[in-house]
Amino acid sequence: MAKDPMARDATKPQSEADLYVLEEQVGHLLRRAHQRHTAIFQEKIGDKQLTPLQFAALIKLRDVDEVSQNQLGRMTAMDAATMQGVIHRLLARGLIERRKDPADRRRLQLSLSVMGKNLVDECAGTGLEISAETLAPLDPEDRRLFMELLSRLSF
Amino acid sequence: MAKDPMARDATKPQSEADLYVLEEQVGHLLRRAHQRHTAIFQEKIGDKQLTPLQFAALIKLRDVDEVSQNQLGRMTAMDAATMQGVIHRLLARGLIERRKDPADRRRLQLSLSVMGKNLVDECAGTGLEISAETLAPLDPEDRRLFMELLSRLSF
DNA sequence: CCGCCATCGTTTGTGTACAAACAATCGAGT
DNA sequence: ACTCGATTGTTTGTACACAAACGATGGCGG
Repeated sequence: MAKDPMARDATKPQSEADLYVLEEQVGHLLRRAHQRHTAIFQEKIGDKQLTPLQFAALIKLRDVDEVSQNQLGRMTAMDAATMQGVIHRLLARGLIERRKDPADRRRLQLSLSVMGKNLVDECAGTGLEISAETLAPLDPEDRRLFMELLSRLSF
Repeated sequence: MAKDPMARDATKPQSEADLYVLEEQVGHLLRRAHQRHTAIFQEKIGDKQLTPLQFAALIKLRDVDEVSQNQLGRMTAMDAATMQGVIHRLLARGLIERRKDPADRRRLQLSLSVMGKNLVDECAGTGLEISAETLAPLDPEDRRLFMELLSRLSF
């Protein structure tokens, strides 16, 4: 049905356009791998409300104890607008606390609540399992290698 | 500031919770790599309106010529609800056409318009450049290897 | 001291992503 | 012929993702 009936099936493709195969593009594969990971996350994480980004924010807050919204956003690779939603949902569930920084009146300092701390302690182990299952199709040596290469594409 | 001041800095971590480092988790790296890819896409694609998913849909439509929405969704890894939005935006721009399938009255058959065909031909080359730039941090041998491993995590 | 610029948080608008429920239609099996 | 289950497209609701614009504050150089 192509304009030139010979084009699509020719041994030599007529133009570079025919070389673009969706399934062979990094972007498409990255998207699908990410989809698969979030599916695994949703399935295995105990807390049904908890999303990957919310969990990332909680983990980072555990590590650093106290930061502003924008700082936390940079640490977890979320922009300020996305942060807004994540923060509000975590606040609504009482997993984090927010208070004004007396030293800089623009800032809102974030920290884990006791409930938040407990949730992180409960879920961190599961988090490791989720990562393991995501990498399960690869044997141990390939997992290490894949993580190495993926890191270089993530800056 | 942890409950036990010795805990975080101890040579042996007290619990598996401390082993969860965000930057070392596949999910986080996949998300960041995907973010980086879409940034490259937006920067290099000529058509500012065109998104990665819309482009994927157009490419697949070029390959198969005519399919229903759900079929196209499966080919491009989008669920029916997501498809809805993508289809409507492409229809609004006149890049695709939609008509009822007389053989199955549930179905809406999709196909590229002339404008859509032209756009695909123009952009396919750029698409390859985008994929190349996404993989640019790796040397050619590692690129091949990475794609191999990534494919196995994408099903 | 003061203007300028960067940063902080916020809102709006567009575009994925998916669960869940829905009516219409098809198809297979009885 | 008829029921039942699966499939098709649709809507609603929630949650990322980011651009763009905004007011408020802070810091710095002149």
